[in-house]
Amino acid sequence: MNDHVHVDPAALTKNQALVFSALSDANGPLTAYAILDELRGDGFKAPLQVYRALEKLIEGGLVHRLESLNAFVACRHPTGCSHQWAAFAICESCGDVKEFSPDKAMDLLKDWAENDGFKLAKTTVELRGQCPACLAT
Amino acid sequence: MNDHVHVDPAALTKNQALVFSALSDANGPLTAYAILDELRGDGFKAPLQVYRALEKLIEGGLVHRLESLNAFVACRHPTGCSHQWAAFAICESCGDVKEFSPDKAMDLLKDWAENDGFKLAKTTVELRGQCPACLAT
DNA sequence: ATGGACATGTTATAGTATTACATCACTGAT
DNA sequence: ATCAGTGATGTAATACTATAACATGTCCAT
Ligand SMILES: [Zn+2]
Ligand SMILES: [Zn+2]
Ligand SMILES: [Zn+2]
Ligand SMILES: [Zn+2]
Repeated sequence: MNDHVHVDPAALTKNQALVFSALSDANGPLTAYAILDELRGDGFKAPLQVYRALEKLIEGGLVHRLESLNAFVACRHPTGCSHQWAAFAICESCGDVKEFSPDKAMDLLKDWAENDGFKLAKTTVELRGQCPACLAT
Repeated sequence: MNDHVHVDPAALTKNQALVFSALSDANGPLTAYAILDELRGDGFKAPLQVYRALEKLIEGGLVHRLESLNAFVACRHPTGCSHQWAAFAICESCGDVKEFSPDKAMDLLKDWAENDGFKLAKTTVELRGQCPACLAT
């Protein structure tokens, strides 16, 4: 079920480590070009350097892509979580993103797929709305 | 709960009707630029004509945006479905897209949001994998 | 040392979406 | 009839996101 293996961060290549570090330092999602700008001081010059690193980081379960933002975020989960079943709540006011694992809802989606004969590889679940902090203001 | 109101297709403007017709005639999702190419014979010349029409059609609940494809699809549901809670199964082999309404799973996501104090406006739920037809080959 | 696998560098290009500004059509009030 | 307000449209330019193509480098196993 969990066929994404968490990669030992120590095993990352130089570019992968730089991109992961940029995402980890950010307090929210970054676009690929924002990452590029962060890393120009480290010698990055072309978007492909970022996209190639992101591809590996996503494969390794260290980073998620947020489809509805065209942006990327470092996984905050402990090693071993099931990345292809993660979900995100995205605040449309402040941009804050919270990752969570709606296991029950995912099980129901898996059930739907099974009943339909659809071989499920991964899901994209992104909630849009307003976070508690923004609602409180 | 259902704050998206289905628009009377007869009330569409000329451009909106053309875009909706292009999407309805297609047997799957189309990108904005694919729609533009479809409609050049009808006088369309710029992407903005497509994007503006899509915006209204999505507001009216006649069209869905598929975030993980950067593409758009006509809603096949009967009038009155809850568009902000629709889900899609996308075949990565043939590109087929099936819309469905996983009400139970959505209820669980709504519950999660409520417990977290997150004011949920809409969800993006997109399943990726292989459809029954492609699995059969 | 040689070949293979993989990471990287660099340039160019493709694909997606929005900004800015001008114009037009309709409606309602004067 | 004129005018103002609203919303739709036309057009050009630009911004943003992602990949193709090809050259080079690095490391390890043979
Ligand atoms: Zn995660
Ligand atoms: Zn917020
Ligand atoms: Zn629908
Ligand atoms: Zn298929």
